[in-house]
Amino acid sequence: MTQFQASPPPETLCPARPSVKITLVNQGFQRPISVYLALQKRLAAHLRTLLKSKYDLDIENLPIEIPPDLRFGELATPIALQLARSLRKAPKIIATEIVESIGALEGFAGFEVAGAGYINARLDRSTGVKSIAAADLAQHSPKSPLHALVEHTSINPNKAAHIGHLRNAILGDTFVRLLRAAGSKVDIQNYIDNTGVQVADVVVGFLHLEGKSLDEVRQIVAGCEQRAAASGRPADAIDFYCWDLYARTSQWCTSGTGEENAARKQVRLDTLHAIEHGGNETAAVAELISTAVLRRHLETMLRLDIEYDFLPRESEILHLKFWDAAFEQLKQTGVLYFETEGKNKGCWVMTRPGAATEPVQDQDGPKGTDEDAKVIVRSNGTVTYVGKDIAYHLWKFGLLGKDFGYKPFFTYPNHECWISTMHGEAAHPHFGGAQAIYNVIDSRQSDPQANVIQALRGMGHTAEADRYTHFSYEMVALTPRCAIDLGYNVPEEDRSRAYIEVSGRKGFGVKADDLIDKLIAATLDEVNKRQTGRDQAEREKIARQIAIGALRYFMLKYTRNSVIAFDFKDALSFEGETGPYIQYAVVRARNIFRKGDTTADAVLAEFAQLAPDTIAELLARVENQDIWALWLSAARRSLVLEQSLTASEPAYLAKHAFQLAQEFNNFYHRHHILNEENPALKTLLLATAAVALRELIVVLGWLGIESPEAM
RNA sequence: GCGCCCGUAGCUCAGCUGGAUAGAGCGACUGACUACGAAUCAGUAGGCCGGAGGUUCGAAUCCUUCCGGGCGCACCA
Repeated sequence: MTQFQASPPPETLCPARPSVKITLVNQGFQRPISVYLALQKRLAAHLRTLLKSKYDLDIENLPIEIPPDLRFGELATPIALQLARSLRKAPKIIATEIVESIGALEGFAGFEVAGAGYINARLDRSTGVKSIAAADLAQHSPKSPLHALVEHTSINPNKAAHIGHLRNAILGDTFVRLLRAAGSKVDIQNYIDNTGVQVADVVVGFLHLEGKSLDEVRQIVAGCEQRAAASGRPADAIDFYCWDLYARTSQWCTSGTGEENAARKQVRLDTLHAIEHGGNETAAVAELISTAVLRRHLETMLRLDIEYDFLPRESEILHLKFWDAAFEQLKQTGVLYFETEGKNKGCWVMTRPGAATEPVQDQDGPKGTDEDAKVIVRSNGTVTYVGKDIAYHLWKFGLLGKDFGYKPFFTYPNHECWISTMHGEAAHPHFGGAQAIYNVIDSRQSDPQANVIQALRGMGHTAEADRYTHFSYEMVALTPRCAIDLGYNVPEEDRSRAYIEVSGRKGFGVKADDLIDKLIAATLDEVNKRQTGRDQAEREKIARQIAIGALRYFMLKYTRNSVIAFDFKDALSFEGETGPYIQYAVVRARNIFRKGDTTADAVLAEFAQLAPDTIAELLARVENQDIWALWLSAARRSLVLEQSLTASEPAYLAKHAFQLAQEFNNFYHRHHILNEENPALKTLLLATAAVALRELIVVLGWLGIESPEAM
């Protein structure tokens, strides 16, 4: 543009941000107080009345965005561009007309036309900064319109948890924290399929491959418990033992000569049926193993600060005959019908979601049969997985008319986790009957999930179907390099692929506890180098906080639809876009107050006494634009929370935390806060650090990441 | 064959109801520790946003189509 641009314009000092849109959609979440949201709403309302009186226009969704750069102001609208056609005027002329008659608006310093016809709004910086400093954004009213139920983790209780399960649990646990931050009451469930083929496989392993009796299995479990307790090594525990046994059994079941293979498959099937039926030695082994492994899963997740309220089990869904109650309802509402023709003859079936939009009212005959229908009850009278899932989800919404028995299972520091049982304790909390449910299940299960939703809708439960969210995410895979490093035999044709799917069946994957141990060891190394003045217990605590922060952030920074190609190099990194980077920003901010012998609260109290004119003058200076930008970022917390919730995307908040940390680190380098000689400026700098610190701690907390005192 | 997801810098990913000059991290190359700790910061290089059409004042974003990759589509659980 200009050829004589000797020095960069002052505007380039402010960090450029992508243009961000503000949505007004509220999907049943409580809207938190936010400086940004309040100003946006005020501006939108003001412009709407202006457009009505000036042009007689009713604009429902008036677009207001956060411009990509501070030199365009703090809020902007492209409304003039949109109106150009209907008003048959150039956008710039419309924008000018609007700005000329816009008048004064509380909180705003002025408006101007820019670019092709944008209307940019500038905030009154001193009042903006004061309200951000004062806003205790965590203080929403605690009552919530929606009682939510989040189901996550749901690992088959037959082997150790792996990194894929970690993504599930961390996503689910973080989403719970976000819902609670927005004021919702949330129950956390972890569904336990203790009667499926996976458990059956391990039971086959114990009984047939290893030839153990129930008593011997009991001894193995007890031995594992003792060894693991003594050594503190997860590798000694029962879930690791089962990991290998499961892989061996899977191999056994799918190998052998034709005759042998058939016999082995039959053994597996018989075992499965014995477990489902219950009341026999095989079922007792299954119960023993699945319960011991489940306990290990809860311990593993507790290392990541992940807890549960209730563990509904498949065995109770079977034995309490949830399906019978659901079957009646499904027949009465016509969702299920008995097929008399075609390949599904003799089955109870339902139409699939994608299929014919209207039930085809064909003439009876071969053409009227829906060959693509989903079988719910087999011709032999047994129910399929989807059928049981429909029953379970009717219970979740309180529509089944039956309930579990409940007994305590696992004690957390602050509460009890309950498990389903046939005949439970008389006094117990009530689960189920939620208004909104979120199922954290990987995207491979979207078809069965859609079937359940379809069934609910067909039964007339449309409100429930609308509040049923399949919180889907892509899998965690291994890079070929990582797989080779772990010692797996990777076929030549797979080595050029971007990633290879993990498989519990093949025993191919990275175990959760192993990864956590590696992370803690690596962080402890770093802490030992830096924290020479602290005792061992303190160092270990810090190392654990950093390791968990690294792991949780690693799993949260990817959006749900992206496949994570796992590599130890990335997961063990503590630099750049990582949890420790954000935690380090917190530690630096804390150190300022420690060295300055003051506190964030004291600083903010002092800041409140500063004259508005003084603040306005300081924030207008060219060299202080980054400070104002940091305040604006800090003010975006509840805005981002809302976007995160409506999109069911925790990654938005993870990115926000990182950006905030990045801006703070930049600010930290540019301004020598404690040495600042101008007292007013020093107060402003300290207040900036205080607000950044407050925001970082809160957002990290929402992500389930602790803020260490030192690192 | 049908359905869903993905394709943006050397690599890994953001870019959220279409909007101003497409952004990070890693890796590479230059610099900055006598300041509140360098797990940090500043800078340089690196992009026909898979291809082609279309809608629009305006497209990485919406539509169509093709190409490439992944995952699902059982009376299994």
